[in-house]
Amino acid sequence: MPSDGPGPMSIERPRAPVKITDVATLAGVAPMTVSRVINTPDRVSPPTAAKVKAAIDALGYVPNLIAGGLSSRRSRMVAAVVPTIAHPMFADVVQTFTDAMRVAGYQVMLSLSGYGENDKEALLRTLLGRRPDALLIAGAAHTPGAIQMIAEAHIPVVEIWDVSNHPIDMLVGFAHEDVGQTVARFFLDKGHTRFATISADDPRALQRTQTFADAARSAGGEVIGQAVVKAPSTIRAGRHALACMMPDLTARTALFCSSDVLAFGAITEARLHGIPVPDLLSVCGFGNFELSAASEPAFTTVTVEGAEAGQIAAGFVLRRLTGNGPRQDGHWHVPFRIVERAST
Amino acid sequence: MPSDGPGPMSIERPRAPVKITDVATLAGVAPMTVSRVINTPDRVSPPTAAKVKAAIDALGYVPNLIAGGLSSRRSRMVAAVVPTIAHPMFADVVQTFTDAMRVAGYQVMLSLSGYGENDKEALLRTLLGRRPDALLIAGAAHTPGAIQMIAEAHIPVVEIWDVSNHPIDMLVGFAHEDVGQTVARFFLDKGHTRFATISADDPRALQRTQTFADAARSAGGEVIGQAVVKAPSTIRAGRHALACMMPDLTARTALFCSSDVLAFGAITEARLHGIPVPDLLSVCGFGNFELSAASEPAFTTVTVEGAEAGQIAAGFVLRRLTGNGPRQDGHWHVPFRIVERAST
DNA sequence: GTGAAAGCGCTAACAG
DNA sequence: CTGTTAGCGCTTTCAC
Repeated sequence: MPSDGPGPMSIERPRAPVKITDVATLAGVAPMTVSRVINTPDRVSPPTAAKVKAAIDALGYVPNLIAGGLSSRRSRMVAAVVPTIAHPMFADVVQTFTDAMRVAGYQVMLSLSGYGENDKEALLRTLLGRRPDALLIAGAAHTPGAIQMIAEAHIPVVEIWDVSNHPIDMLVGFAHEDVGQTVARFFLDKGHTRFATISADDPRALQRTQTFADAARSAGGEVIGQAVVKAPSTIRAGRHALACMMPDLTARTALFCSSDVLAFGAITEARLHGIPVPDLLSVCGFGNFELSAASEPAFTTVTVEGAEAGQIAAGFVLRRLTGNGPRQDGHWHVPFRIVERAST
Repeated sequence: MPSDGPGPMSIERPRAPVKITDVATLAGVAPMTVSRVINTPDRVSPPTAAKVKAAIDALGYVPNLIAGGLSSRRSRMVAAVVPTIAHPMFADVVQTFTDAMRVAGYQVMLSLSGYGENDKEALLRTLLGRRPDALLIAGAAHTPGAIQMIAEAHIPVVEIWDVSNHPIDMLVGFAHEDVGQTVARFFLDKGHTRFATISADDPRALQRTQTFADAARSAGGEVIGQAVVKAPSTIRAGRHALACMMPDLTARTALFCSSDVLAFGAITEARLHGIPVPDLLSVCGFGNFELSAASEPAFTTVTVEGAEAGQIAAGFVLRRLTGNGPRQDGHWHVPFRIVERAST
């Protein structure tokens, strides 16, 4: 029976969290042995381990990872920063990344930065203050201050979502320009000559739609309208943007939206006004949200393998963390492709 | 000029993270003074503070919150566990809660538990191992082991989403039964006599739809079908469920879906098959997702004030954390109401 | 207003 | 395989 509570007047049950020494005392071993049972069970004899495990259960011991982290200088935690998890690609990346890291014994600390870059530096400071073993961060446009802070943390960093020319460290993303060009090519091959875009005002979305418009123009196409709405994208914004474009919808037009949410709004509005899709208006979205596949009509979109990206990112991080493999480049272009449906 | 790097061969720039003693040395003060400048600036004379701040900036010092937490026994971090953030109510709660806590100097560590209760205990263990100062957790159905672990952490706990009869500590939620009854009442008042439900198979969703059906029956109504689909809800599942119900849709029917996503699917399928909404089929969803307001036709739904819930939860936690106010009950019923639109 | 000493709970490193 | 010693980087406590 454990003599619980070293406190001066330990009459009640121990309210202080039980610590490793309590477990050690109860099990009749040294604290270090308890630590080994938890972290490196192979290095403890089965009988000893059994005793210790019994003590752990009896006391309901929850190891203080804070103390362990301070001592070992490894927090067994990685920080992840994404603007939103509402976007399926981010959701997939984060989910897959989290799962893969968990299997390897790491916990992911998720932070949503939103689309404003205002206090991202402050966020990073608190995050890095907890000494994560690695950092997963979306977007490649960081302030100089942020970049310096990250660099000085001396931890593996994976930037996702964007392909940057000056990655801080490792990179898992795709070139948003390529998306625009690919979609333009797709429409051009179908004989389209009139084009339009609806885009959120975040840099990546703009890049996708801008490159689309440029590619369409250089192929001799006409761009009849480019609506820009405030991020985050909403159905409503898509509807409104299409409503504004309506007067120009006098001939067969190919519309590229920076998000499936906008595309759905556009299609909804078109249907309401009797604009035939895809005959008069062909629509391609981006993201392959469930909406694109399950709404009626289902619409064409660009799908990005978020799950694969998360897997790759976790692999990069773990390789660095466990020191296996050479410190290779750690760059990966996430595949994307057009999923053709009834709207084109 | 700082003599950086206490290492044996400090020829390169200091790769080791700068620590409080480095700052103290550069500023010509004791480490304790640096600590005060960071945590309790009022207790330091302005000139000293200025010197220290300069040193902090010069070295790019990022305080080690791990060490600070170990020492002070306060991590300045609270853990939040929700099944998903895909649901707008959870998203709102988390967002508002996070913002409110941030203002008070706390960081929120977000974990997604998913809908499976399989490894929630393991998740809790790692979470609590980091010694959060408080815990926000969705759902009130916890395993005994989980409840014990949480209780032994001796930290403020807020359960959200559910109203439980045996709250661990504080509670911000609503009775899902009430929702079902309210929606039933709403339909009954409109003269409906035939009812149906489509529900995800998570306990709360089932509770909402089940109570709806019960209330409808006890008022003399007929329940012609109750579809249950696997969580998480999808548009597709809603469509499929409605398709299966179609043979029974021979007379005016009121359908309650456990999620707007399902409701949207049902309405989409109905439209496809020429079933007039709301004339033959009246539909009410749950959640007030943007989809419900911006799709065409917009549909009636139940809205829950997630943002308010997050605010209240943060208030509860902070009151406990800062010791202000009495250790009062800390229970709050989140308001919900029906938003009537074109589908009913 | 500032500093010195002690220690938070754990693990690295070394002994045995 | 197990134990001992020292210390992670910070804050508490107490002294000045």
